[in-house]
Amino acid sequence: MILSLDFFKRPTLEICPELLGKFLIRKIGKKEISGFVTEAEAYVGMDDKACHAARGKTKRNAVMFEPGGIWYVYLCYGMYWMLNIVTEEKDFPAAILIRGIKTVEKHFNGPGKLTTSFQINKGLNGKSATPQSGLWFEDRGVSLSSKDIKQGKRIGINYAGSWQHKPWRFFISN
DNA sequence: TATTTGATTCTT
DNA sequence: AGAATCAAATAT
Repeated sequence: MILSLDFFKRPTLEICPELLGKFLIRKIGKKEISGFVTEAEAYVGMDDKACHAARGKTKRNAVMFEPGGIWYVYLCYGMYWMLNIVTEEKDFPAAILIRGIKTVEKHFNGPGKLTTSFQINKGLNGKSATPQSGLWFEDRGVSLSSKDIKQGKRIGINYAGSWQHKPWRFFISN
């Protein structure tokens, strides 16, 4: 079952743990790659100093202000694409960074590595998370017990002051 | 117009 | 500990 766009128009911290165990499907031409989400981080609102939208709307983060269900893709450190799914309603800037994916062959840990293997780039920025765009989420009935879901501090945002300590990174244990 | 800086990862 | 490498944000 393909996740509807409405799935993402809800509180980000509610969606983030639910995304674990959901499948990410990437279609490239005739090929299809899929794997389930093992790790994700929430970036919520203008008050969150770690969130790109914290300093107002800019060219880069404009899609975060759009309604939930679209991709926010951008280049970091000049070499790695970050894949985020925008959440919540229009004019509320929030998104979830996908940090880890487990496919049948391989476990990609690290946002840069998974975007490289899924061939994700700027072309998807602002596109909806539907099969038409070639990248979307599916619920394939994998249910995780709450003991498998762990929380921790977000990574790589030491500039964000006290916000770096928020336990908004969700991941699957083992 | 110039400089700084990352939601990273791999090499030394 | 440092490099790779660049667009956008910030400083000048």
